[in-house]
Amino acid sequence: MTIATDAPRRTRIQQEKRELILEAALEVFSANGFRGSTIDQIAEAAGMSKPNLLYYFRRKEDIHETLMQRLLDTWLAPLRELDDIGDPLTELRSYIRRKLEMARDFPRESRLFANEILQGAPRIMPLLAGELKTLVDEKATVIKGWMRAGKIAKTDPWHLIFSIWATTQHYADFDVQVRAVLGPNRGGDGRFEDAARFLEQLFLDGLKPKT
Amino acid sequence: MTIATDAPRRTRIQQEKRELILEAALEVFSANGFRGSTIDQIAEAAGMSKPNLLYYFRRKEDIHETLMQRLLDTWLAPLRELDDIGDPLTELRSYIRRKLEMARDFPRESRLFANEILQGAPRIMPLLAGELKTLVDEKATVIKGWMRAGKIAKTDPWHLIFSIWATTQHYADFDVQVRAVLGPNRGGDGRFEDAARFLEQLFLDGLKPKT
DNA sequence: CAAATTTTTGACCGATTGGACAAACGTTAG
DNA sequence: CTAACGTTTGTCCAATCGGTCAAAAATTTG
Repeated sequence: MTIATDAPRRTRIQQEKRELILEAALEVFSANGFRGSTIDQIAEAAGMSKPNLLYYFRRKEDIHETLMQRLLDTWLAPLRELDDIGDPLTELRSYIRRKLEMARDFPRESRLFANEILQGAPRIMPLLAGELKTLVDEKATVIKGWMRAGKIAKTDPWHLIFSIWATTQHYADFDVQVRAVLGPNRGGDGRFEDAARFLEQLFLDGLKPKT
Repeated sequence: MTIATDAPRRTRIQQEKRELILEAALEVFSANGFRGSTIDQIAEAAGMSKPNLLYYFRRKEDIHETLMQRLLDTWLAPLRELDDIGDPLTELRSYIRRKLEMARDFPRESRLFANEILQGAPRIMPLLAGELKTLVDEKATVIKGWMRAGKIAKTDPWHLIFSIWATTQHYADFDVQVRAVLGPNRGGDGRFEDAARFLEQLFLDGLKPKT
């Protein structure tokens, strides 16, 4: 009897195999997009036959859906941690740093997400307009409080969050371009530290010269 | 006899039909990616039959290639215009504004490019490491001069350019997310003006409060 | 051991896809 | 008119794809 339900998982073997498949699917989906990936590719990456994979996930879309659901939690964790306690500028600085670390450590997840949004977010639109919007609105209120208190410059909190997302995820999503432009010397492992230094300065002080 | 060569185009009809196909292909490719798009979709969007389309472009990849070649020129035009004459801060401000206008007016081109980079830039890697790197290096030198002259704050010119790309293209590539988060009220046509205001402030002054 | 259950796979199917081809259609020049 | 040339399309094909199925293999249970 087939299983592959969502809520209750059975044996330990099934847990492990499903995990193996999701890991392989993340690799394949993030590199080729949903439509550009085949079940055969994922099965091969997971070291099993296609029918065997389909024993654990009945449809290709189920794999993608499971992946996206898990992803969103991980992905928004840094923003959730943005808290009202502590110094606002420090708070924002650590948020930027944590987001950049995620781009460095989880580039596949970032690309999977980028792929989905680029295609118009057909599968997660409700989550964007629901859960995501709620969270961002909430944090925007926090940031607005900081502005009113004179702790940071007055500006648009939503676009501030967008700009943090954009600048940090850029180093995962456009990684090949970044490395190609920086060249073999500066495009090595140090590029994330350089980016961290630059972004900190940008977000704190901008470009105007210190008189 | 078929035509569809690259260099010499023949009749005026062929010019027009090829243009029609490229326009349709831009629409389809930017929405679905290369592998996610079918020749039939493009043919239908161009109002012709599939064999007729294949009379003008022999292979699906030829359409994509032609599109990418044209794209890069348009895409890099704003950076090319970044010039040493005039006030540095003004120069950078207009560059940011022009890039944001391109995200607003040519979102399909932006997404086509993003799609290509996300997939590892299999078709334009040489251009990135060649033409693009050369141009960026050249402009980085210009910016470095401004920094040495004390006209703008000292920072990393390459990552500065990356951050401008990232923040502006975000409004084209992640448009659905931006609109979903901003909601029906603030996600309307005004979002680009809001973004322009925010980005100008960010890049010039950063987030530190004016004492 | 043997029966029941879970896991794995080879073979297969219908749908979609990129592309080929020849025949039909339209247009122009003599 | 007609021959030549450019354009369009219906039909077809081989490859690939997502997914099914029944039977084999492995594992668990008694």
